[in-house]
Amino acid sequence: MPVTLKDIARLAGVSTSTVSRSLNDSPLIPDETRRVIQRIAREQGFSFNASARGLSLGQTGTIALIFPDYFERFSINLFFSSLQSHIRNVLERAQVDVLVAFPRSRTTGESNVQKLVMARKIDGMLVVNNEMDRADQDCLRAAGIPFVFLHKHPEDTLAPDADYFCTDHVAGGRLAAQALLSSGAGRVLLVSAIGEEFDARSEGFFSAWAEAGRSKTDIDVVFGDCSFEYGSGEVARRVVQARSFGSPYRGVFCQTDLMALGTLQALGLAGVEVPSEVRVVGYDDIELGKGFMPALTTVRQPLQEITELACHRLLELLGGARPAPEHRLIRPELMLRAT
Amino acid sequence: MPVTLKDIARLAGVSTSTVSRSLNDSPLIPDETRRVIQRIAREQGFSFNASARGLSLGQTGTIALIFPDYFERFSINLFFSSLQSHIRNVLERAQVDVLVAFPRSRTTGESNVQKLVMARKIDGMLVVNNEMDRADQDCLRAAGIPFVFLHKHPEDTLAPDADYFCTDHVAGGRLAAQALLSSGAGRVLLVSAIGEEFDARSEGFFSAWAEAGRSKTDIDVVFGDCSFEYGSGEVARRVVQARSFGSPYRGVFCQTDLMALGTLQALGLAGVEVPSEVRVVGYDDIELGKGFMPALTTVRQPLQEITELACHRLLELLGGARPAPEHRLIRPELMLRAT
DNA sequence: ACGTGAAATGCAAGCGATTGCATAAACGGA
DNA sequence: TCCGTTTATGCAATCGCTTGCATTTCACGT
Repeated sequence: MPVTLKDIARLAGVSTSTVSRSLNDSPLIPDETRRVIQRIAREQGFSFNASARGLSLGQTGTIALIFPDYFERFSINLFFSSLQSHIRNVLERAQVDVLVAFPRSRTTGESNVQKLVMARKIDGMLVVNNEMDRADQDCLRAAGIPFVFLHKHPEDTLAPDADYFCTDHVAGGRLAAQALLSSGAGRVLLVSAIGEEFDARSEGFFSAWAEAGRSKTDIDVVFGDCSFEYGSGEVARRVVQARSFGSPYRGVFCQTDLMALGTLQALGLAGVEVPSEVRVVGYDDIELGKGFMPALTTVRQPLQEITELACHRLLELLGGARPAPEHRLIRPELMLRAT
Repeated sequence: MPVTLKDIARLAGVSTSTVSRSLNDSPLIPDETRRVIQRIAREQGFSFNASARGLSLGQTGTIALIFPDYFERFSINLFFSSLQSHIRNVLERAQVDVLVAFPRSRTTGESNVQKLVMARKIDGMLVVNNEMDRADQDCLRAAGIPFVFLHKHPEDTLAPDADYFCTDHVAGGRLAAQALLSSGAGRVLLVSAIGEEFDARSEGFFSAWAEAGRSKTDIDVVFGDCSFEYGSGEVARRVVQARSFGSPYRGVFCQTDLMALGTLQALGLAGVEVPSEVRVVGYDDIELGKGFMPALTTVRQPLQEITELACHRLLELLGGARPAPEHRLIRPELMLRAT
């Protein structure tokens, strides 16, 4: 039988109001009483019943973490699990529990967002690398449930009044360009992918390139699928072919580490020297890149910073603050390693 | 303002009891009434308030997913995120939400398990690759909250009366041995790691080896840290050295794919031919292994099966069933690829 | 000694559902 | 026509906690 407020009240010979106030550190209760009651509660192993408290208070102490539908796609995977760890680390300190959910049901297609909101199962929402349709957003707003986008480029059309915390991908693209520019003249291959964040990286790359006085015609662009295989297959093939046709690439910027690592491996086996013949720069800074041979030069996404900012903002909002919405782009860092 | 039972009742001109019964498909309500009320509820966008329902029913429609503390260690990472996806897929169908938590607070060291249980925030618990101390288990049992271990070898001493669903690592070790045995005579290197599951794999390997009439003296054992680097460093070095000293290994069984891939890469660069000179077998079947060059032969952990079994068992328990506890070992599968 | 304000505590009404029990309506049989 | 069932519905208590307001107690100033 779980211990309730009433039990503690009986044991302490006071009313449940007093117990409630004591355990909630209300200033109405004198210290002495509070101490006694807290001791009794501790001895009895009392915990608040979350449902009861939720019902009474209108909040649950839980937030939802919405991951993209393609969460389990490997390339994104290795990325999001560390994101999740960071998030839980921050929120745990604030005593907030984390519910994970897909944006919509895999089977019925119903919106999980709306379901959670309508059931008042959560107080807030952290949306990772995902958009949210109008209906979902309206639902959240109508219910007054705060939400923060994280690791998602703000698209002004969709939710200009929401908070966004994202890597500054334009800056990231510039960093990659700088890494390649330093290796001197020559053509480079830019391996992008589908998505606004990739466009932003390309944009940064192009502009830094132009600012260095280099011609855009030196840049070839292809669009990959973010996989290791695309790197070891298509990308490496192009590099090798270009070399044998006498117009070698001096650098490759793969917009995900996985593609970069694939490229690296295939080039290694094909006998193409990295970085002396061609430099390779990745993006993300996944763990694996450090241990790879040669160690991958890459643009580190400031995951920890992003999650901390997003979580703190969400906590602020949960606390009732209504600050002006923020579209914060956090500068990534160039991890200059062997390639 | 959220819509409540009372609102629907007023609109329909009936009592809240009738509405509650209608929406819960009670047989007490005639079909016609039920339909009308359900329609109204739908029109009004009604949802049950989870807290109220939880308080009244004594259950929350949420389970906790407990991941190990070392969750974010990369080697485990790529593994657990797909686990999580599978779990959510299964539970979503049963309308059960998933709360993720570390077994204990990173900062205070308090048991999150106990906290969740005492607060009655969850109805059940799925424990991934983790032990649970006596106190936690006692707490769960006292509260009558069912829990299932998954992807964890049952240790009879700890919770013989709990359910376990785990890869049959002994069988996995045997599969690896078979893959290596087929390449004929010669010494092999067994790269293990710390943990009972690794011991089980070794055990299986040894016994299959012996059954094939081969001598145990052909097997060298080392203990790695499951990382790519350990493979590309220590393991590859040993293989190359052994070769140059005239007693080459004919096979390597790395008990995690990451170590195997590291090994593969370093051997590739060192010019050791795989599989003609030496075979390499991994364990886990991570996505990356398929795309690697050459594609890694490995033992696939039946993650999907494991999670489905565990989830279904938990759902059963949540439903009130009290079947005999099960220690189920699921047979892994040999993924015979290039190495 | 008494009125007054502050401090401590309790009462009881919610919060939004569920559900045992009571009641009302409808129906069928004699 | 009347009674006993069956069927449909409602009343009100309950789940555990919070909190506005009322009440009690006490110290203090006059």
